Amino acid sequence: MSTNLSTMPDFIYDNRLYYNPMEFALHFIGGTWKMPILWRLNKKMMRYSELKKTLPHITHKMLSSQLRELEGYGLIERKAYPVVPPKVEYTITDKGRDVIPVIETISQYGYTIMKEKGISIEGHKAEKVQVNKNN
Amino acid sequence: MSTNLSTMPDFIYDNRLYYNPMEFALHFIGGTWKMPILWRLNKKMMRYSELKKTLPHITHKMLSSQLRELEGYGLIERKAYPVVPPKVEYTITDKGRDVIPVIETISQYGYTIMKEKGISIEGHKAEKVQVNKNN
DNA sequence: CTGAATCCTTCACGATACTG
DNA sequence: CAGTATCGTGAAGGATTCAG
Repeated sequence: MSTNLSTMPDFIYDNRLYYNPMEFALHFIGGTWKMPILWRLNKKMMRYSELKKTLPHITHKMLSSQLRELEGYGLIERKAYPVVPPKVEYTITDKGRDVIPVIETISQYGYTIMKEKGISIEGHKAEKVQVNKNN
Repeated sequence: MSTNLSTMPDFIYDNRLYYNPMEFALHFIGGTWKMPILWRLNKKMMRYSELKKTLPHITHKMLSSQLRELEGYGLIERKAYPVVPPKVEYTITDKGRDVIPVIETISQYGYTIMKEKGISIEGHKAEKVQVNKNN
């Protein structure tokens, strides 16, 4: 990449000022929930309730709003079946798949510093691990 | 990596609950300023005022507090010279260099979606570019 | 030149209740 | 089952002032 971040001009998109591409990227995929959602949809199409189940801590409101935003950005697709009770399926799009490398890189770094700080995730037993700060 | 994000247990570090490695990583390098600062210090050691100059929009308070946090995480080092007026130099550490791949990946994705949305950065002339939403 | 402290605004996110 | 609306809270970040 030849563009130099140090001399990067600001730019305005949709009435909001950005200082650099990183900030711009994180506007679309940042926050607590967007990447975890994309990660799951990258594995398979999922229904609303299914997503809710695999994101134990997300609230109803957040899941709903985050899905709506991701759909607006063209990162996921929503297919609603006109049945009762309602059935809605979410899938990742090609544009959505572009963020998978970002997720993988950040996750990997996350694992790195977790190891540094002595946080271990033993297999898949979903225990809550308590770790103290000292590093 | 064999660990499955879908079944990842929560963990607590320094009295704060995290749901996954991504969230953990972004606790240390997230926010508006930490990655831009690390990116600059990766190129060369810089003084406080120098950093301030190349980060046109950061406020005095933010630069100060972000430097202190990064130092606390061991991502940068602070060398103060007992002269008057004060002279302080900041350098990136080996731990700090670990986040460079993250910065590069996110930046690259940022450039990708900027292009998608028709935002062009022509060379290094620091003009403010105005772009409307329609994509 | 470098840095700390105070006050204030904005916004992400959670809790809860209501709907077809 | 899927979704919206309202209200409240905390944290991030900006403006400003004081200081060695």
